[in-house]
Amino acid sequence: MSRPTVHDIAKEAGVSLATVDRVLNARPGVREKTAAKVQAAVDRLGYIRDASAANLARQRQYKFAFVLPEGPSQFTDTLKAALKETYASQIADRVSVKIVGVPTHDAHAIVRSLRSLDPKRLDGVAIMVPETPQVRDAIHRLKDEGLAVVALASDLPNSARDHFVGINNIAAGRTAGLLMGRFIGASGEVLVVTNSLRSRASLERRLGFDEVMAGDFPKAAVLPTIESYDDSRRMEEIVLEVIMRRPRLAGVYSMGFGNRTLLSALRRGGALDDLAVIAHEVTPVTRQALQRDEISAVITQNVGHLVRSALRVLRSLCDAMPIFDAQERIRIEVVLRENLP
Amino acid sequence: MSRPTVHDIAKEAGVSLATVDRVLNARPGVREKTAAKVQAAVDRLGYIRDASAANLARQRQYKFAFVLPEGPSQFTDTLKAALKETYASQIADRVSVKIVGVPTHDAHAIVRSLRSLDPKRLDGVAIMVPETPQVRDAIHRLKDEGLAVVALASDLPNSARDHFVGINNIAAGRTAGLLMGRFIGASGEVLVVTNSLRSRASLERRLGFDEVMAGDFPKAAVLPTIESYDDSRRMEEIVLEVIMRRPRLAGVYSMGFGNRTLLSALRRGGALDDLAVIAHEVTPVTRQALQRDEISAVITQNVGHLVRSALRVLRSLCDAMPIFDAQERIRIEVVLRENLP
DNA sequence: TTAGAAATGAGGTACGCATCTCAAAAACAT
DNA sequence: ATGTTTTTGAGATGCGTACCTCATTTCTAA
Repeated sequence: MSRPTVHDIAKEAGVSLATVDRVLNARPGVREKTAAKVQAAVDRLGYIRDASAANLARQRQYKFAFVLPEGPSQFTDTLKAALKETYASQIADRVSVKIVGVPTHDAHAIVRSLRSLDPKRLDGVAIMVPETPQVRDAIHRLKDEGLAVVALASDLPNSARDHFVGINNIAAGRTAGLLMGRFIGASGEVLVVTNSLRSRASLERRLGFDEVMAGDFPKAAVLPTIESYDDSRRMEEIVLEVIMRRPRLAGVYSMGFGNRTLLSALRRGGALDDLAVIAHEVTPVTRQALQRDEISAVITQNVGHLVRSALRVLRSLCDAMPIFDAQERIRIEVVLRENLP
Repeated sequence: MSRPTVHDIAKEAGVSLATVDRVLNARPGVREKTAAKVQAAVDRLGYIRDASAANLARQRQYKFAFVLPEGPSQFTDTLKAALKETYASQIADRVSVKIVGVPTHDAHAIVRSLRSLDPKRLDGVAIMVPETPQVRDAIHRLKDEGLAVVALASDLPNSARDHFVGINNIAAGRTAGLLMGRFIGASGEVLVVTNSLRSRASLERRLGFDEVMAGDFPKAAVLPTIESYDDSRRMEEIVLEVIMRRPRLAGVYSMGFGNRTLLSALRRGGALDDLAVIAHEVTPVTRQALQRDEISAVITQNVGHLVRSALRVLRSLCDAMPIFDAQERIRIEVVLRENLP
């Protein structure tokens, strides 16, 4: 026999279809004893609800919004691309996604965008913004209105968000640290650069990086973090100065964006051949640098997984279904010249 | 307006539902001009087939068999586990999978198993066995009977298989080589061990490994491959001897299975602290060794992806649908202590 | 011009489930 | 026993698509 249907369950349990339906969909008005009979029949026949048929009949439309930083970030670009790609696939079945762009550095505009979301026209939101008290408030309001809220890529741990979808940045930093230590032969100086340590991701990566460098490679010295604040001139100057002044410099760890500037500064400093450079995220820039042996390794997360996981989690939250953490754990990927995807 | 349906397409194109259906499902008996009208309407309205409804109506049951080596291999175990897990998920919607175990080293039994598959009760097969002329013949027969055939994990390039699902083992070997060179500081001797170089995977990995070691790290010396032939005593003896005789030994690359034996030999030889060990596949043994810093890195492929990709490809083949190579490319993952999944 | 072939239309049924209504039965309280 | 409430049954309808039949129209070739 092929897969049992609700009809088979009804027959097996000796009740009507309506009762089976009431039990399966947790509708009221069924005695406990009857519900148990139905449940027993379900177990006995190994009934599994046909998701296709259920979705079809239910006519459910999940309406989600993705709040993403706008502006020329390659990470966000690939994320949007992944979102659009997923949109056409099975996983995005019966979901509609609206992308809301917010200016990266304008805290007020971010909050305004979050406020402008209409909870009545939405079932859930995925948010990728820096955490501020105002953002926390806005998220609280969204939750109060009954929306599902997940933090994407960058966690908002002190907010009311239901879930975080992204990598553990401390572990990502630790991975970078381990690779760095091994690549530089456990000694020498390591420069760490980022846009800004105010971002949680950078802070956590630095933390994990330092843990491993201090614990496993005590002979190596990690220099204080250079923050570029999106100012490429500034970045270039400082990097060149470090190259000049630090003959023992053995590695560079780039925790955030701005790899193009970093690389051009290193190139100009003529230091690329001897340095172990580790960066984050596979983008056109880092990809090319890997191929040219200018970057030794890139730590990355699979953006496609990120998006699909966010959608799955949002749906589960909307349906009050359990979330399979094992499936939703985003891997920290290590990409070298030879395993570029 | 919500998602357009076939009815909307019919109205928009000014044709009947039957014609729309004929076009959408590539049934014969439609003039090119009419088909173009329908296609235009599809494009204009952005029609996307409702997968739920289609699956429901189609009532298609894909019957697949997975031919896998049996016996105590941790790789096969995790693969089977992934298969069962996937089986309960959406991707395995409307597919039934039979697992056929074959003895790893008995070429005759393998062919017998392949012959025993009933093509009438099957739509496709995923095969993970070593390539022999008899296997090629058996696959040819399966193809003649109209089955979809994919090679799983280990390719059968000279057979009639439709597709290969797995990693590029040359690239995997190259990745291992790059890591090894960086870890050992570009000089020293490197031992390479495997079960048997008769397996295509081992050969290809060795090839890639040597390419990179020779090209990027000319000062390092790669020793000839040790084949254990599943004989752990033999493996242990040889490894111990190498450790004794080769004071410049800096790294060990394990291309296949038998990591447990290798590790215990290395442990006994007291050489683990100074060696860079690179192995393949995340298993309980390699996982523990990573955590203990006995293995520096593991090259692996995500078995879950492998299984899901195989299922998707088999389905596409059955429906004569195109295969999205980009999606089906299995990544070569690098796993260190800090990014263990 | 006409027979024959090809293309198209109209409509039905089925898939498995969700959801609703209304009637009937059972359980309960008085 | 009666009336009231709760539980259950029977049935209908629809979701969007696949697939089938048969009648009708349009095209093609002689």
